[in-house]
Amino acid sequence: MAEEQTAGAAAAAGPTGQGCSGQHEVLQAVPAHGPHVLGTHQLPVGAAASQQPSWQQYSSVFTASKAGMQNVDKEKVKRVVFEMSKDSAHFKNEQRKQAQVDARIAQLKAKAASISQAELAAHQKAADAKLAQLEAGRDLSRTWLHADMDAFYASVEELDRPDLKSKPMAVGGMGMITTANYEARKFGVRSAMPGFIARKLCPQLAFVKPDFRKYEAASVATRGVFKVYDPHFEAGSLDEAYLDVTDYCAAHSMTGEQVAAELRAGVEAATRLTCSVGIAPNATLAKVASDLNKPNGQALVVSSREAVMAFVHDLPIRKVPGIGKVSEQTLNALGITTCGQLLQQRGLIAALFSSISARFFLGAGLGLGHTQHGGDRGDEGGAGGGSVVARKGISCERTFANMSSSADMEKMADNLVQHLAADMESEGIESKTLTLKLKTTDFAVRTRAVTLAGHVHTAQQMLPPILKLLRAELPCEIRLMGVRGSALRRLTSAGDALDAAAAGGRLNALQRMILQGRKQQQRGEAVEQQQGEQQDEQHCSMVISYRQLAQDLAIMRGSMPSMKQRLLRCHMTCLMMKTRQVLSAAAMVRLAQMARAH
Amino acid sequence: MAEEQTAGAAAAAGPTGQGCSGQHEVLQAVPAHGPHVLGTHQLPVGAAASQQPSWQQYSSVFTASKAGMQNVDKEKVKRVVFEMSKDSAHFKNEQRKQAQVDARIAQLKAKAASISQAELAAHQKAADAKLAQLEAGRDLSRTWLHADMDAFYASVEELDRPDLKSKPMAVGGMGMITTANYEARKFGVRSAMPGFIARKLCPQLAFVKPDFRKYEAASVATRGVFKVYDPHFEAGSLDEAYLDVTDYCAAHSMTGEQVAAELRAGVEAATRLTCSVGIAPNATLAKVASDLNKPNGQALVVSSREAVMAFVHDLPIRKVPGIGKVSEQTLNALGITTCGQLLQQRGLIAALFSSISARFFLGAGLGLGHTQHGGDRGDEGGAGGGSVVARKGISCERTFANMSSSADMEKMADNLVQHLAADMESEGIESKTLTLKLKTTDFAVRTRAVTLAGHVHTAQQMLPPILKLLRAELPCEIRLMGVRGSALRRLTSAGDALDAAAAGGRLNALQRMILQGRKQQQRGEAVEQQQGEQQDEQHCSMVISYRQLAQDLAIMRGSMPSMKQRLLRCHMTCLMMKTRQVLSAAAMVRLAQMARAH
DNA sequence: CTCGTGTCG
DNA sequence: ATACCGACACGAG
DNA sequence: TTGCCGCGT
DNA sequence: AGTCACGCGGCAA
Ligand SMILES: Nc1ncnc2c1ncn2[C@H]1C[C@H](O)[C@@H](COP(=O)(O)OP(=O)(O)OP(=O)(O)O)O1
Ligand SMILES: Nc1ncnc2c1ncn2[C@H]1C[C@H](O)[C@@H](COP(=O)(O)OP(=O)(O)OP(=O)(O)O)O1
Ligand SMILES: [Mg+2]
Ligand SMILES: [Mg+2]
Ligand SMILES: [Mg+2]
Ligand SMILES: [Mg+2]
Repeated sequence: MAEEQTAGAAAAAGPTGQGCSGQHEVLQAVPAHGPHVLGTHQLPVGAAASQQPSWQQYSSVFTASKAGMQNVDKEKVKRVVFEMSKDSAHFKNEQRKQAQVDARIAQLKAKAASISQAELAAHQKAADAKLAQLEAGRDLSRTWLHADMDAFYASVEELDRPDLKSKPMAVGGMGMITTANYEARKFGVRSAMPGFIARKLCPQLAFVKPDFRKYEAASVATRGVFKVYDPHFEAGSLDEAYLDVTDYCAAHSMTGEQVAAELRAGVEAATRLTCSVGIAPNATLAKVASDLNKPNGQALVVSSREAVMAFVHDLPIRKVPGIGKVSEQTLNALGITTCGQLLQQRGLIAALFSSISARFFLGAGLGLGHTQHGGDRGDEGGAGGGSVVARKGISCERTFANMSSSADMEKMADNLVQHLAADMESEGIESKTLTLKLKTTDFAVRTRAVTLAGHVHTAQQMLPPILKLLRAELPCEIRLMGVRGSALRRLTSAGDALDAAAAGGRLNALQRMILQGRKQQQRGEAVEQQQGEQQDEQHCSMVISYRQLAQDLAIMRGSMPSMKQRLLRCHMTCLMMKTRQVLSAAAMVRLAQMARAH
Repeated sequence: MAEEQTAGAAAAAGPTGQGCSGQHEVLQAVPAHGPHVLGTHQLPVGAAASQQPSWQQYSSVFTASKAGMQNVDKEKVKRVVFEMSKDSAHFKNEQRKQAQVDARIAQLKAKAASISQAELAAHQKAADAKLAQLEAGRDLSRTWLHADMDAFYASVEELDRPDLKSKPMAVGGMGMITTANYEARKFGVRSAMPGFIARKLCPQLAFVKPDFRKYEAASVATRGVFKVYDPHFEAGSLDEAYLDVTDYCAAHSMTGEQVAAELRAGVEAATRLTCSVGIAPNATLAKVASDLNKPNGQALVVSSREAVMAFVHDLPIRKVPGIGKVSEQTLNALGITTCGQLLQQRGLIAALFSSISARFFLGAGLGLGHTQHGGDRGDEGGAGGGSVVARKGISCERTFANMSSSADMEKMADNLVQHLAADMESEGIESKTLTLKLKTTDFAVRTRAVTLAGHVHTAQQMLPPILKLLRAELPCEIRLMGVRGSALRRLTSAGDALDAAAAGGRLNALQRMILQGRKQQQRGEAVEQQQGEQQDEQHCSMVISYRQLAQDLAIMRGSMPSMKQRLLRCHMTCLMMKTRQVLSAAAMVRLAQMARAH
């Protein structure tokens, strides 16, 4: 279908024939990543560094290039965000965090500057050895797809509000928006941006309140399609999934691109929603590729070593899943902006970072990623397809109007604990360590934990220790409280038949979903009633989206990060979470309806 | 003579009537301090920070404004220094050190950013209390002078080479110059600058090899004059002294300015050299003031609280003795460039620095300084006038051609130890801990110390432990080696009568000088002979200038400095050193000659 | 105490 | 090509 | 363990 | 006026 490109990646027009698909080619997408931060010159040392802050030096989360935002005036976005932010407590907190990052980076640079030539050469040698080892493990035999819905929540809303399709629209409220359609993105409006700032960027922006049941239903519908191409597909979140289509390709004598096109058509037929797909020899590259020709496009990374290396060479490191704002800054400070430079600077990387971190970065430089489904841990086949891994923790937290009264706070703790207890019962788990989380009005986060003598799961058991933790922090003024259970194990006390089954560990994924849905009906008020008017600002779909996904990669910390097991589990733990997508019974019914509708 | 200025400081033309005196007025001198580093904008965080280094971002030691360099094109100096430096091992080491400083500064800024309003207010309150306490101790009753010879070594050399007076000239060699005359300073040539860079800045620069005996003689001659105005004057180095002229003023019904003018005339008459003088209510301000109207000028800081505060308000912190390159950068990073801002930001300072450091900075902000001679420790009147404080350490070190042969290194250690032993015998001291110092060819400095069972002072005793330390470091390639004794005590074994007296602690300062001079004749070859051609690059006057001065102020370190006893001993320990100026018998004779000559 | 570092001239 | 020497203090380990 | 942080959606 | 909720991993203390 699409001819191969020199960079080893090719774009294909959407099967629906929409003009907006396939307009981006891989190498074009690359320079779209923040070249504006380059080419500036460094402040002469010794100069005053703390004049009045201005928007030029403000580092916004919102300026990294994302799909649909290549043509945005990033300077303007930065300026507007800065103007709206600069006097807020939130901004002050951002500055505090940035100062810490700066300190760590300076530390790292000091370490880098003190490396002798001989040491660097030695580390380079070690890096070369590691590279050879990684290279030996490269597997180009499989074909992966990563499918990701376009502006997912927003597109679902447009199904009910076709009038909004051509207008800038965001899903969320004035406090926070979850996503925005591509019209809105032209203005710089995007996920995780506060609504009031989005409105400043785009005064005509339409706001739609989120309705997670719809998204759940649509998500289930998509999976019905995914399942056709890979019965063991792994969902990364409500709106995305990884598929190993090697077998499907073989069985149907199709290329990955052809399968991708067919899959996209199938998804659109099933949901009237478009998605974008990346085709690559491993899951990580497929994920990167799926973003390149959004919306409603697809991109191929040709399955040869040369093509992969070419693809990765100029790829901005920020595109690599697991390299976020801080890691990007850190590597930039070392002169590294592309994955190719990760290889070039392999000596420096080996010298500065822990062995496992270096392994991850070098892997990114080589364009490696997971090529097999499932993890190294026990999995359990389920009705939705996929594997289940034991969860490590469960939590519930809420943001609310500033609160300082201890009575209010204890009541809030009670509500949260009750919510948590219900979730734990639904999950059939009990916890040995409880953590209280507080966010003070200046956005500083505190956590206080206690490990109990035994495992607990009822509100009655959990509230007293949580209150004890809370009282130790008083007095204080907070804007968020959370409770969390960890050190989990299966709940042994029985409830009904399903509960008993859960206790025995005999649940399959479908049974779990049903159980979840049932529990979900029974509660959902205690916590929310105290939130009052702010409810619309919190965009988790009650139970489901609280646990959308696990991360595939951990990262960075303290003096210097060590991303232990990061490469190892890359896009492996990420996929475990799909069976944690807790679907209500109602959602399943709606899924059936949608499937029938097409 | 000079009318008072609004800033509380006044300048007086030199008594010799030279046109170049008094041309600088206090408030003019202030902005001369590196405004070029201000007004630049900070690098956006997240931007690449390690492109190819360029001269713009190079931080030179040589760009801070010093006397006679107000009109220098600092950008050009920076560029030239950078071009001459950038490929050198020395430069690499400077970068390493700067990276460490950057790291510490970033750390500090992170700490600053995490201070809450309440905390800041609390610290401000504490700072106010400390300020009140400091203010209560302010003493404006005394009149201090600080006299500092103009381009001292260079001016002395011009006595013998009058043809050089109008030409740019430096004292030193291609490796390092000790000072330069004011003609040379117009080109940016200055103390501690490598000669080859100075020549680049000023190709016609004349180089004169240093002759420390001349400077010693001239120094002694100046002291003969100083003694008249304050028999207890305290010398800060060969070329400067502090005088409390309160009594002289009273006895002769003269103002400080009148005394200063008379002193300057006296010094010129005695030496045919000019000096500059600061007049102020304390020693520190006098020192700052003496620099303001160099050369051959004087400056007054009026003895009133208002005048002092006005003087200090816009004074660049770098002018404060004890605040060097690193402290300046550190404070600049907090937005502090002037002493006035030290007061403005008192809350921040109290929050970030140790109590004693904050005390020092606040003291600087108030324009405080020592108002009394002598220290809190035992002093012993001496013939030269002044007090003696027990020394803490004694050392000998040499730079030489890169060396990696262990045989050469052991021979060098032997020579150094012999030199040290001779010095220790001269001083009548023995040491319990020995330190070996190595500077590798990449300019990294290592010290290795050992504390012995008992005190030692002979070369035979000291060499084995030093060799042991040395061998533990092999193999390595070095450019400098040094040996040092500390944990000192009086030598109890007897030599001749003087030695016996020394052992008994009955030496006065004059006796010490004689003893030193005698010892000095006996050695001085072992170490030097191994230096060969590089001898002219080392600019300590053999024995004497090895110990020119003690520091008055300690400062800054690690996470954040605590200048313990800094304010307390400010310009107190600094003055102890005058009796450590070891004068040879020959030098004393020459002094008498010079004194007679005028 | 040991070591590295800042400061002064 | 070529980047000093000596003394002292501080603070982390 | 505890506490804090980075990361993804 | 006004800046989410969740799970997971790394690391230092
Ligand atoms: N920070 C967030 N908080 C809450 N929900 C989020 C957040 N980011 C994303 N979501 C939700 C809304 C999104 O529609 C959905 C899928 O995310 P994602 O695939 O990253 O973007 P998107 O599907 O909206 O746009 P696109 O994939 O076209 O760039 O997850
Ligand atoms: N870094 C150094 N290394 C060795 N000797 C030095 C160094 N700095 C200064 N000296 C010597 C040479 C100087 O003539 C003498 C006095 O120093 P100083 O008073 O600071 O400068 P200066 O007397 O040469 O010029 P001026 O005082 O006019 O600015 O000490
Ligand atoms: Mg999406
Ligand atoms: Mg997605
Ligand atoms: Mg001088
Ligand atoms: Mg001087």
